[in-house]
Amino acid sequence: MTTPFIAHSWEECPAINSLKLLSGKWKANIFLLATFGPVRFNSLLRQLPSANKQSLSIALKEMEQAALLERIVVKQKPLHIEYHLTEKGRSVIDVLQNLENIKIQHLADAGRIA
Amino acid sequence: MTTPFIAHSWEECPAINSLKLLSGKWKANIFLLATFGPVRFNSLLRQLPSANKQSLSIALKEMEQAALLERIVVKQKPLHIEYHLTEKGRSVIDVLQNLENIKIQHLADAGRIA
DNA sequence: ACAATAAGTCAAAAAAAGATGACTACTCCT
DNA sequence: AGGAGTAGTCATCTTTTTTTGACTTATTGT
Repeated sequence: MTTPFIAHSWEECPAINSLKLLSGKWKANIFLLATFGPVRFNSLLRQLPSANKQSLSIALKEMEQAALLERIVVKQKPLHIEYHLTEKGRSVIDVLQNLENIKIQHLADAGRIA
Repeated sequence: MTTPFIAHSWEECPAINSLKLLSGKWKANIFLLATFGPVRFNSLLRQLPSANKQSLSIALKEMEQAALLERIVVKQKPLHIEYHLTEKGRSVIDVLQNLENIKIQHLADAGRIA
């Protein structure tokens, strides 16, 4: 028997909790940019023109607490802070990619039928 | 080269769109209950005591439009409507299960370190 | 000393999502 | 004809999320 997706006959399945890893308007974008290398606060702000400090700050903090990103203080010339993807973060991105693939796959299927 | 998770150097990655398949407070629960067989509107309301008609109605409609559920009118004695999981719906549930597994896996890792 | 950049915080306003309760339409049973 | 069950819709209110803009702290460059 496979791992149960949730405990049955009962409200509030574990998946709801897992989804918090991806919740909010900016996490997917932060993941995206982080796949190209460590990201920084002000740099994110510039790369996501319609995002705001507050929301990014909260998203980064949540992702750090969920161990998806690691916050690293780089003691160097200008002294800055980098957020690095963790292994767990990479796994979550894979999940995101799978979701994306399902969408694409089933678009193709629909096309074949029509 | 692997399928790019998003188009780079640019805001609003495709993943954000895919996440809409899972967005909202009740979809994960609907998925859950649907794995045990077709679900019905009033039955869901009873099984999810803190959910409300409006939200369930919207969630079901979105899931139907995304082809995750199929709405079937059962012409029989009491005449009712069933929502059946589609293949695509099952794939999305697998993704949810993967996310859940990542969480569990990394909880275990953290435990091993501590 | 002054201006600039990095990395934020905070309170308040606006927008989006969710909840409530009343109401509709159809069928079945008596 | 009246009552109950199924499957909803609709307008409104409340709660949660996001945005805005002003302010903070520390370091570097001139």
